[in-house]
Amino acid sequence: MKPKTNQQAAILSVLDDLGRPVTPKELLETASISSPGLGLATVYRALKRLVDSGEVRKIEAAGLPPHYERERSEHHHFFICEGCRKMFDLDGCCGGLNELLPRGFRMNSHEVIIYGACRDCD
Amino acid sequence: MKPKTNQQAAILSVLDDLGRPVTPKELLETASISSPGLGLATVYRALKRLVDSGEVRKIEAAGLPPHYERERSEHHHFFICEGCRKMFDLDGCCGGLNELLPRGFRMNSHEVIIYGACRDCD
DNA sequence: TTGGTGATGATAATGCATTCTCATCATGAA
DNA sequence: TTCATGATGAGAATGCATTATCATCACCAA
Repeated sequence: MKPKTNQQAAILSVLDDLGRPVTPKELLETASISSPGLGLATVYRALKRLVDSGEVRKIEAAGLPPHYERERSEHHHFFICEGCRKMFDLDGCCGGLNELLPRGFRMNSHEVIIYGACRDCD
Repeated sequence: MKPKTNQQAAILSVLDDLGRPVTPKELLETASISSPGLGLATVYRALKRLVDSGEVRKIEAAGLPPHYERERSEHHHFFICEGCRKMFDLDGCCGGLNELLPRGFRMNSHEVIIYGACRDCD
């Protein structure tokens, strides 16, 4: 879905440029550089549009406010730096999840989050 | 830490009996059976005590309100039923997490959540 | 019994992410 | 240019989990 306004374009562009999940507030601050006066409500409205159309994904992790990132085709997981509280993408997946399921339980999807220190904070 | 009142004992007992992570509301409803008139504030106060003393753990997962369960010695993860929205413990862990880490990143801990249907909902 | 101390229950208050309201602004059709 | 439609920005309103407030209650020591 094409962005309809400069604001929407700025928001989408920041999501692409940062290349990691970001908070609406972070999105507002960064997109405000190229779109001065941008409002938080507009960020949320744009995110809603993008999530509804499948272009953006909302990620919720314990202890952090919700983050949003461009939807990716490749299955992946997340890393949360306990220093700077930033969230990063991790490529690939872990194995052996099916063995964890009790009898009679069916798996639809799964989420893996690794906590630690990123390169800059280590 | 020993429970100081009947209410605290009832709350702890429900955490033991249900044997899975529960919400404060669920805790209130169930503990109210053996402790009529129990208030939500008391549930939160008891949970705070128990979390601070390391006897209870708070679990936050995407799309669900926070859950609480007795702390266990064994490393384990969680299953969330998309039918009844209940949370279950999964014994064991998955492998290959270290391979997911980018260079320069250090892992402190991790969390795995499997979504699907439980025995009753499948 | 009588206090005193801490726990309880009801409810108000808080903090937060998110959505709503509404006046204003931008854009494209007539 | 004029109008209609939809998008925006500021801030109020909402929903929710959680915490604070405060009057009352339970229990133990003097």
